[in-house]
Amino acid sequence: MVINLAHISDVAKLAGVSSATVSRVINGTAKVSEEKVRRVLKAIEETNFKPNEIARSLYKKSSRIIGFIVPSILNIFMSEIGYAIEDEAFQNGYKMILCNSDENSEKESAYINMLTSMNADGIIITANNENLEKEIHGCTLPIVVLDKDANSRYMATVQSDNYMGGKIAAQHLIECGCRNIVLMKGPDKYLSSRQRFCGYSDACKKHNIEPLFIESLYGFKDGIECSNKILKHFPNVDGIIASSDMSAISLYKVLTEHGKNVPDDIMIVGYDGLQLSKIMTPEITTVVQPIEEIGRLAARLIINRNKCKMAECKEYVLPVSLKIRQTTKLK
Amino acid sequence: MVINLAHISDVAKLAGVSSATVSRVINGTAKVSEEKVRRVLKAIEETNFKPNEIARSLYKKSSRIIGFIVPSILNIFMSEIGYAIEDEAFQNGYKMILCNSDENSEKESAYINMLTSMNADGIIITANNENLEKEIHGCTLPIVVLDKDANSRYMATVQSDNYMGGKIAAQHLIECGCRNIVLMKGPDKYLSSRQRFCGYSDACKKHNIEPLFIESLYGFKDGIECSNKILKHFPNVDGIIASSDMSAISLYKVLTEHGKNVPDDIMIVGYDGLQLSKIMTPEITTVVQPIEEIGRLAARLIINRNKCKMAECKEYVLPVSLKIRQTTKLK
DNA sequence: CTGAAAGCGCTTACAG
DNA sequence: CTGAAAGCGCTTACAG
Repeated sequence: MVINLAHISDVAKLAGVSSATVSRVINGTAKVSEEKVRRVLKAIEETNFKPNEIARSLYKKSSRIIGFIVPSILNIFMSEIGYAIEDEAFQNGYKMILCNSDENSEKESAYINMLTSMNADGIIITANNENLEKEIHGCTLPIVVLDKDANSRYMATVQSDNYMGGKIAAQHLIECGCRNIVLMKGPDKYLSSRQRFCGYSDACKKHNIEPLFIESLYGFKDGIECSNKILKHFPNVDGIIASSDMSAISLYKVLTEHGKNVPDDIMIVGYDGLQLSKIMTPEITTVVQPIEEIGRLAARLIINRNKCKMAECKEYVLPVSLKIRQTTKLK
Repeated sequence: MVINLAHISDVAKLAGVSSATVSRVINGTAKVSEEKVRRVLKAIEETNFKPNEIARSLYKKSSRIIGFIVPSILNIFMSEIGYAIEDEAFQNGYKMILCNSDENSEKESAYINMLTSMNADGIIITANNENLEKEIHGCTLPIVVLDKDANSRYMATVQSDNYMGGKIAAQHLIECGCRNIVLMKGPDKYLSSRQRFCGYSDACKKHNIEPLFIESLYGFKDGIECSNKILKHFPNVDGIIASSDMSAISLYKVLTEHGKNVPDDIMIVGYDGLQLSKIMTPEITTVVQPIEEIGRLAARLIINRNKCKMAECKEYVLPVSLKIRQTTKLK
């Protein structure tokens, strides 16, 4: 059992070279004679030397850390994104610090400062609050923002095609034969909500259907409230586009409690494409966001930030698709 | 917009004191005259100085990082634990690095090394693989293990009362009137599975009921397989204890597909008490683990590791409870 | 109470 | 190709 950790100087001594040479061998930053490489490698092996990442970070001003700031990791969509970030990070020798903001902008700021103090290499953030720009003010780290308008303070934004998502969801319900379609519309302050609404609205108009909606947040509880409102305000509803897969689950619960059959009486299209959506009974027809790609891309942007210099905020929009399952069917 | 980060020496210069004094003021590690405290505080404010955590870590050999190593963060049980760890960590000025092992012991080892290199303060780990002890060999960080037998290499183990969990689940089904109860039993190599089985078994014997079981892992897909096996091998089954809430969801899907009504034909008791369990339709009766407490306790053990010296591995067992909902009822 | 100095464990100009 | 030395930005014995 190894207790005393070896330092680079221990390796150097054992190999009969300087610490600089050991460092060069480890990092491949300069040519070292074959003979010395061999001796160094052997010494590393014998001493079980592991470079101290903190010391390296101090000099390099990079800790190979990516901060992922989310309102709540209990949101499954976020945890699937986090999964992708972690994997992409790990493959590149980076690690991810998971920062739960609880929708609290003080906590968000605290995390931004914390990550800055740690020489993190970048921040991936999804934030619902409007103060984000203020919080970011003065932050010197590259920031990749999910689901937001571009802003010169961000390095990039990543999102999926929300306009198309709203559109294909509506088209599908129309093709199934629905004529009274209601959208669970996210808050107007979110770019994604507005875009989905536009796509939904355009599809409806094309078929002379009046766009109907009730505003709702993305979580389960808000979904329950919104579902009740929909039934109250639109008694003839025959198709509903949920704001998320979670709210589709809320919707199903409320409809069932009201004795409605899904999909016979009312059809449901979820949104996100969580793994959960196909696990439910009935399995949820849903608009699939390329969750894994979103996470990987965001991580890659930070990891490769130096390779491609860019002055302005790049916007990335990834395609969505529709997965037809059991909550919709041809009438 | 602040671009150039201030260093402790900038603050010192501005306040007309030494860096040492600034450090003392920030950390409260020694008495400093009121007058100087005032000047330092003012200088910190003016320069917008934020201490570099990496430099501090290097000297202190602690980066206030807790590593949380899990098979998969897509497992909702794990993400709820992670949520609690993150919160407890944040409140104490620590951060959490989320490490997804993908059940891959090489990745696990890589993360253990990475955390060691980063002067992390401890590791919280849930691992299903039997190599854990080998991987940990030589790791000098305090390790808190979830759901495992105690071992002198660990600082502590934390788990909930699995024996009692199995017992109250069985008792409840018996009280509801079930007589052909099947346990979806986790793999024998897991301590938690064995304990739950004992509890289940004891409850059955007390009522002269034969303990029946099929082995299954905790995930959704394994749950589907296991559910099919149960129906095949035990056609008279009238009550099933799932290995997790996820597998209860699998179970419900399979039973529904076979035209069985829950709870009229077959009752289900889930396990874990995920938030998801009450969101499902029907809402799942389940054995509730104190998930938040498990996470917080594990984090606290690491954060306070110095305050209480201990030579041997402490075992913590937290109580479980039963939440009765819609998948069980009095016959 | 306070400062100069050493040290945390690496990396990299610099000089050879 | 290689080493001595400086430096990354803090903290803390040490001496006063």
